[in-house]
Amino acid sequence: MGTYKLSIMSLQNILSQQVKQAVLEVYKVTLESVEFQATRKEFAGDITVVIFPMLRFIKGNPVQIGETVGKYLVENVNEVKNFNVVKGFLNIEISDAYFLKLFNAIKSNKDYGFVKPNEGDKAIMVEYSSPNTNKPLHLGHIRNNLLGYSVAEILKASGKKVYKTQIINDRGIHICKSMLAWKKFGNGETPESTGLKGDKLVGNYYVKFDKAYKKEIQALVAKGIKEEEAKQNAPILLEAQNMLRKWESGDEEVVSLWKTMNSWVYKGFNETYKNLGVDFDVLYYESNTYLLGKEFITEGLKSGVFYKEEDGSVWCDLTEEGLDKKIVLRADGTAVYMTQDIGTAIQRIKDHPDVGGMVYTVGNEQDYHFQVLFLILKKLGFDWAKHLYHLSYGMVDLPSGKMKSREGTVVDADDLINDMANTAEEISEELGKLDGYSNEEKQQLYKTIGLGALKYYILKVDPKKRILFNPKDSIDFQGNTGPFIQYTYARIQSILRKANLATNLAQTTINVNLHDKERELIKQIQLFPEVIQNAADNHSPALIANFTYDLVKEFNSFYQNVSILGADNENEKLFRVQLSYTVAKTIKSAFKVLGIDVPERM
RNA sequence: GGUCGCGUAGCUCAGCUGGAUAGAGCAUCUGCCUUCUAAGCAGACGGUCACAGGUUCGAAUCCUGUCGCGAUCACCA
Repeated sequence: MGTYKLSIMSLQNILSQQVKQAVLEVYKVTLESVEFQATRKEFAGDITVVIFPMLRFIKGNPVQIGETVGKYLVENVNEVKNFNVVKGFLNIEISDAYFLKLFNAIKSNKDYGFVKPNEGDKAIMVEYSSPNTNKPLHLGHIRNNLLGYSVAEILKASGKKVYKTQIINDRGIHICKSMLAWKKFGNGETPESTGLKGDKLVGNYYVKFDKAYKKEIQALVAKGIKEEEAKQNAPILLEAQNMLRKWESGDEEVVSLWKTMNSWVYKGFNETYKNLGVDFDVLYYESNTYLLGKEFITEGLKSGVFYKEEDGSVWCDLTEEGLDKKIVLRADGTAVYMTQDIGTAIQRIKDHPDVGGMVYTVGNEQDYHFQVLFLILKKLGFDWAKHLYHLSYGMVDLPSGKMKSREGTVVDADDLINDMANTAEEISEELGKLDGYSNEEKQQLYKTIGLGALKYYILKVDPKKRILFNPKDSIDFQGNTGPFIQYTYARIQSILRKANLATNLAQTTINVNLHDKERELIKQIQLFPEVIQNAADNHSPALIANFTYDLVKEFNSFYQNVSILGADNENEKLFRVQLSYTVAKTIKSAFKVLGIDVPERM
């Protein structure tokens, strides 16, 4: 059972050897490996040896084998206090002394769970966000940003050097649509003149374009033109396409407007990123990269990775790999999406020679694209191509279906962040525990809690699963939620303030008879380093969230059932305070890689 | 139609590199604030793990097929 085997690493090594030794001595059989798992709660014990796999090598009754091995362990291993056998499961009880030793080591390790990168190790570049610049960020982007940011932080914590990046889709027909609508209907509006965030302003014109476009289509259809044709020939669309051509040829007026409107958008985006608490180390702009890749197409043609059709278009035949043929250059010699992505990938490695792999945080609608991209880069012979990973995540859908910017059916990122903070404020006011906090401190706290709820809500689910978001059912603040975990952290801080820990944190605690809840807590905390590595390997913040929730649940049970400051003696009290401190430290570290802050009070 | 992903309690999700009686939260119901923060704790209720086969000592987990949902299969990005 359980995601993580209870692997008190050194202990598991010892037990593994001793179990093998026992089997060798008694049954004259050499085992290759021993299977461990965490002991289920309803049985006594801390770690369990599964006997069944041994039956392949030892003829006998699993219960008897368990008894024999158990006895041997109690006699030969200091750390083993007791054992019991249920069916084919040998449950082993570990001595308190061992857990205390373990605890003291964890307690004094400031960066517990985090690994420092080795000099000379290859770095990983993590791409996320990568928005179009014609509209504001919405809930879909939030999932992307939170996932990308968190995976980057998890990789860092696991010992990798990481660059966070994005490719900003700042050119193309979409931004021309906003530009054209602004020119036609904008009357010179600016973010300053309207008081609107720049990305919102530009987004409004994208919607206005779409409305005008649809009206024109209707008018054409009314004149008897087929809808297909009307869609292609609506004057405003032709005008936008013309604008794109002008942009590509460097038309001064168009380029200038493009720069202006994009700069509005960037200002707005940066505000949203700041509110979300995400950041980037390197930025790439599509306007700088969309022509890259062509020269590699030429090289690929020479080496036979690509071939040319009669009309001059260039293709990659991936049928042998079970995929289709993919175009990499149009007949007129212009670049497609794939061309650009090939070029950008290569450029990134050129710019950052220490990078040995990349993670692309992009929705699962592009699964096929990335499968093809990675395959082509491999065929082109880049050795880093085998370390490319598409962090594919499910769409965030509404009960009404897909979010569509043009139709205004999106959950706006800024609005949602504000709503969450407002909800946090309402709840906090009601509970009234913030006496002595200044208004500013309160506002900061509401933001922390609101964002905590939002981020945890998104990150706790497996990335590849799609999320159905119902704006009417607001995100919870109770149960398996961010605020629940933050609350536990704040509770511990309250205890630490009262306990005056600073003076005796360093003191080593020994000679404590562990309460069951205390032992369970140490067992859970000791999983953290392994969870970080596992989350990094699987690119899954959800694993961190689940671990943290389990830890917090365990702590709350301890807190409610065992008096910490009212312990029977000073030694016990000191241990419980130190244990609480260590739990808080672990919560904070876990939430740090999720990008969630923890409050001192709430 | 081909390919990929998903399908676990009324709802939202864990568990999926095979192991004990499938776990949480929300909702519903019962207790617990004169004692460290009740955004909490203790408990009750709730399941043919989509369905059908197979692999084996053992399958929610692996394999095959069926059904349902989603995505994708552009000289769009």
